[in-house]
Amino acid sequence: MTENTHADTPATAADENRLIAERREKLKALRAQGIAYPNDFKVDSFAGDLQAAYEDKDTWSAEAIEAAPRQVAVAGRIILMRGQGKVSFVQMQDGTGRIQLFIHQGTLGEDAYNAFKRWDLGDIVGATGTIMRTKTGELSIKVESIRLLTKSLRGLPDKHHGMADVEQRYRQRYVDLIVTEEARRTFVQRSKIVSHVRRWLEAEPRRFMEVETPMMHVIPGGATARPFVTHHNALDIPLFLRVAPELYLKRLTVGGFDRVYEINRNFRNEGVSTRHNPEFTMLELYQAYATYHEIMDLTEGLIRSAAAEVIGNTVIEWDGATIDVGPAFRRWRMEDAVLELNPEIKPGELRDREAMAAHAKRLGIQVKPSYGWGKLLLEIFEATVEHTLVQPTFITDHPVEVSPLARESDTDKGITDRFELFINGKEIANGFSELNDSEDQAARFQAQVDAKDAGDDEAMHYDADYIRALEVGLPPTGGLGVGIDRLVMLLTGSSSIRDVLLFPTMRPEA
RNA sequence: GGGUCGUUAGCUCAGUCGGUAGAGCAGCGGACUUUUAAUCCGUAGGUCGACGGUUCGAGUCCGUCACGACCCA
Repeated sequence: MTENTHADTPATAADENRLIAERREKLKALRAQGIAYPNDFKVDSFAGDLQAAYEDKDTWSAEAIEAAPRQVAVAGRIILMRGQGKVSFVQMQDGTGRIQLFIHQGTLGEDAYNAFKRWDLGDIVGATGTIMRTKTGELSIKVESIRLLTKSLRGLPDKHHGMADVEQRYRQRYVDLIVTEEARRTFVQRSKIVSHVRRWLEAEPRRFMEVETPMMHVIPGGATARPFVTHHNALDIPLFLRVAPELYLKRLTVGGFDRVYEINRNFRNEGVSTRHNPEFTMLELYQAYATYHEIMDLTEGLIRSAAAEVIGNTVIEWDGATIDVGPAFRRWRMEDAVLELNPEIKPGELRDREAMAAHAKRLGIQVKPSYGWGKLLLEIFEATVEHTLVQPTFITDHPVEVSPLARESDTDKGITDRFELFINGKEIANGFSELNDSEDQAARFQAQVDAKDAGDDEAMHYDADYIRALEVGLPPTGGLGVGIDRLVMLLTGSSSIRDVLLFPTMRPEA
């Protein structure tokens, strides 16, 4: 057998080990034969398609398959090998699924079979042969030729325990996707959900148009959140990664694109948790001549159709709760919800700043002098109501104080035409009738600037160009924001946002 | 930011009362012509996250730090 010559094996990584060194020796031998990284293998079939085509074992018995011979060329990664002397079984995985390769020395020839025997788990191979069914009924490819297309230098994780360390699963997602079927399925689902959302929004009668607006803002706006800052060298100005696309999308509605949406990343300079990632994906849409009631209808329809068409069921298990997005979502005014779950608060106290401050203190909420009754109402809502909202619930009619971009109610001053959707205690969506009164918006911006001056570093900036756009005229418009990551969490039953982000933000490796 | 838990072979994990580091898988050598986590025989593989302390002696006890998970703010 081959002699080990470790002395001239280059170490390329700190975690280089003996197993890698052994594989490097095999790669060296392949290089010497001039067949290390071939690039001319042509694939004509895929594992998942073949499994589906021959799924019916009665129609496609071993004899029936033999009577209708089919020649295929497949390629993928070796994830399991069972050698048995002069015959071997290989589980090969491609982008669509897995299929067994039946490798017989007599069919392949002795030299080719011996070469194959030196390959490792994780190697990527290309094989040609005919479809067959083995004695035990497993669909297989009787291999006539097989080539090593890419040598894998690193072993795969334990074949039955997989990758248990979640940190490694996030850091080395490329390995996680090879060995964790559930992870692969979640990201396939995510792709289908996003694709469905686009098709559904663009279909009749909705006819939304997808647009792309700046990710780098001169003035960060559209949400109360701390931004990331960067610097543009040529212009010598600071630029802010966007916290929301809202103000640009509404500029487009001013411009006459009166049904627009954008699905893209937002960036907020905040902590990392099972519900938060510094960059996250948001759907925002704006529909002229719609009110927040119609936007609630649209939100419901969007989520219901995504569940039905992508998951195939409107009933979803999520973190121990059984959630049904099939029936109409409850719509509950924020003040009513707070009153119902806080019997100590009397209706007359809701808009009394001092009474609400006393209730907030009783609940252990830190009350800042700048808080008005609106902010206190929101704080009490978050402390006492939010976590109880398991089935889909629209909380509506938020205070003006905490809704700087939403239209004030015509009938109830101090309250906006706004809603937030909660499912299983998590905020999934936020929408409102847009504030299109430029003078009101100017006053709201000024209030935010005053709050910022008073030390609130999440408060908004004054965006004079946005006011100019409103002065040109924003039609009456309804808007919506949906956290796509959280929607995917719901629809895939994932309990951490990191399970639906391919590469979640992590501290750099030590 | 606070609390709890974790970090041991390439992977998954044991490690008792502080006394010379263990298993399965993967690897390597061998047997095996229909396996399904194949099986069987043999074999090699360790900076016990890092640093410091206690001790005759530390994977184990104490402290600090790093990274991660979960919960709370």
